[in-house]
Amino acid sequence: MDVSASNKRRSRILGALTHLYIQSARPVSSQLIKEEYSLSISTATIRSIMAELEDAGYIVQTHTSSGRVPTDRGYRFYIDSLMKQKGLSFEEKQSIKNDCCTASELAEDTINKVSRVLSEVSNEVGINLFFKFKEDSLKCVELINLGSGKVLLVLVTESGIIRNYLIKLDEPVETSELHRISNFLNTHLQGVALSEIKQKLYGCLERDNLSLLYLAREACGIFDALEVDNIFENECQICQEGINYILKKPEFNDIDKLRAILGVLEDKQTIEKILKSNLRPYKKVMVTIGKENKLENLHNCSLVTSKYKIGNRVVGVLGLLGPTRMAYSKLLPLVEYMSDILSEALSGHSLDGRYEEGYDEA
Amino acid sequence: MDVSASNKRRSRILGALTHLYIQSARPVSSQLIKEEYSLSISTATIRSIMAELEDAGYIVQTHTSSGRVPTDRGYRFYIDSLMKQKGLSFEEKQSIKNDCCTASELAEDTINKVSRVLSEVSNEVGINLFFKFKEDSLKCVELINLGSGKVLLVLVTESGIIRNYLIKLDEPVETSELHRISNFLNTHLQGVALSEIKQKLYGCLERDNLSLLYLAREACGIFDALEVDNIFENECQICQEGINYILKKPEFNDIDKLRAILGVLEDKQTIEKILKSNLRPYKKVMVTIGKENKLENLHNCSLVTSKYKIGNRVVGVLGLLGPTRMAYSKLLPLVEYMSDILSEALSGHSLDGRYEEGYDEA
DNA sequence: AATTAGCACTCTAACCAATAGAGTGCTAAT
DNA sequence: ATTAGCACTCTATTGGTTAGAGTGCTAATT
Repeated sequence: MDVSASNKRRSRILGALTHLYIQSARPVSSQLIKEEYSLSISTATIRSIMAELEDAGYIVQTHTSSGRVPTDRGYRFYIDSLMKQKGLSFEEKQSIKNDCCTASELAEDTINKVSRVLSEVSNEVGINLFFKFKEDSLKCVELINLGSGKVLLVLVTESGIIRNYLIKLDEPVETSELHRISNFLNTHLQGVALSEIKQKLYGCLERDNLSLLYLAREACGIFDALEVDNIFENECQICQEGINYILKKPEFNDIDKLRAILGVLEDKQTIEKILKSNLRPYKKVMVTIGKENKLENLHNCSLVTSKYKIGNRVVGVLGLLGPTRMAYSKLLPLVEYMSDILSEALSGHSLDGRYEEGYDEA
Repeated sequence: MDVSASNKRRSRILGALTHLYIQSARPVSSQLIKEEYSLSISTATIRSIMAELEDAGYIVQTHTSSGRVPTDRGYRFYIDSLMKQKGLSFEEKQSIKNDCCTASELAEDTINKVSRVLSEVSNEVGINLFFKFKEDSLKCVELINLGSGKVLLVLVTESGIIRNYLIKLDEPVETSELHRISNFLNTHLQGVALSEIKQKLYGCLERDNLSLLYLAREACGIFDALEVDNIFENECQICQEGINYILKKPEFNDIDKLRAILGVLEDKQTIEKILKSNLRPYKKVMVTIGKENKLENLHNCSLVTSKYKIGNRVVGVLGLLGPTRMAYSKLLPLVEYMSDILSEALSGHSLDGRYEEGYDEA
């Protein structure tokens, strides 16, 4: 829609209509637009504009003589060109931040907490995909002897993600032996990217002096057993909160539509896929409307996502999933803010303290 | 219902009716009972027996001239006195066990996996409450120096539950210092019940020789900061799997009933409460039918639970939540079997190896 | 005394018709 | 270009009708 003089009024009508429909969930009539927006033009004029908008594919009628409802295309134009984002007030931000910061210090818990708060504040379903180890590097490793050949490998990354692995050996080991291996691993692997640990380790095996050779072998064996590359490439955490909000939306009174969306939400793999596809593009905040979603089950839904980071590495996406009739003007800024909160919090968790300043209020 | 000669036939009719209703989800007519069970009595006789059963409160009509449906009381009698449990075949058991054992070695993951398998096999919603630290005792403790005054406390229990806590100190500490504290803690606390750690620690503080006093102080500080008793009393893990199965049940075509149950499932606290109340009673497997549930939102639902153990300590309950019309005869043995699997698996995880024998197929 | 055949009765579910009301599109006048 | 006015369309609700499923009751049968 180009923005000529006469199109300005069309835009105004489309904006009003979209806004009213988002509020009321019912087809919008020319009458209602006139009343709510105190327009000085008549309903007949509004109707003829609506007819134009319909021809252009921005709105449709649910039946021949009904009011109009925005199409996906209508929402798209509304979001990209018409809508004014309604940012959060200082108080709201403060309150959200407080709610989020009651979480423990562990990254995993923070992720969960932020997802829940996002869902509660928005009254939509909150979803979140976090790549725990994406491009992270090793901070330190510790081997703890549990007896009977069982060893606990504790692994801490630079970003403060902690992971435990239980290793079963064929024979019991000496604690002192484990300490030596720990030391060896820490000396050689500190700061190494997780994806390169194995390579580096094999490097040591060739290069280093003989007295440590057996240690390196042990270590390689341990990391081999963990299939380290694979885990670090793929391990992610998925949250999904607020199904109850969906139940209250009038669009999901239709049980088939309800089944469609709940079917998606029940399947973590699908959620992972969807969010993953929003991880790559250069844009931080993304909106996918109705049929823009590849998944047919989401053709009645919209997705608003925003990426978050640790330091300057994108490590996840969070967002909201709901009916296409979504309060975009509020929710876009909200989702973005929540991703910022999470970036802050996670970077704050960073154990090297780089991003520590300014989080005293926690 | 006493089991006199004439009541035997009443029982048979009630059993048949219940079974048929569970299968078909539709009110059962005298005709259907006669056909399906090839009874030699006439439909008129069956009807008069049904009238008696209705007087006694075991079945009801949905309307004046409809077939009958079991009441909660009817189900109760069916389960307690009529139904024959249909145990799993050897192949089914084997297949389930295989599915469950693909989980990692960590207890938390096993809990999740078993819940998911239970839900998939039953086509009902699986729920699970696991008290991680119930009456557990300490296996070992390790303090890992992360620099900048940050210390990672890794805590391993006798049952193999592993927990990480991040501690922030005001000032950096020496690694050697942490090792001394670790050693001190391990020496004094190994095998001590988690709930008694604090007490024991304060004991040491008074009794021990002066040279270690400052260590004990440090340790107390650390455990104080963790509010150890509280965490260990209450920390539990809740799973909930299979909402999609509920969507397919005809009883939940009624959107209000659907909302009622989904509302419950969305709220982890409520699930915790419900399952917790099934943790105490002496019975292992429990069935709660319809209005027997305290929660009004579950008045159309039944809950089948079974407790599981680590060694001989009850540590959790798992079960199924679905419509009162549930395939009890299959699901009771299934739920019990899954709790046994979980007990086995968790006891297998037990790091002292007491229950290790016989799990080679994992 | 228990069982059963037969039949009247009741309720549901599906279908149709009628109506009020909301909202439109079109046309002719401004 | 705008608008008043009006005919038209579609929905949603109501009431009526009918077929069918299933019962309860009664009188006959074993």
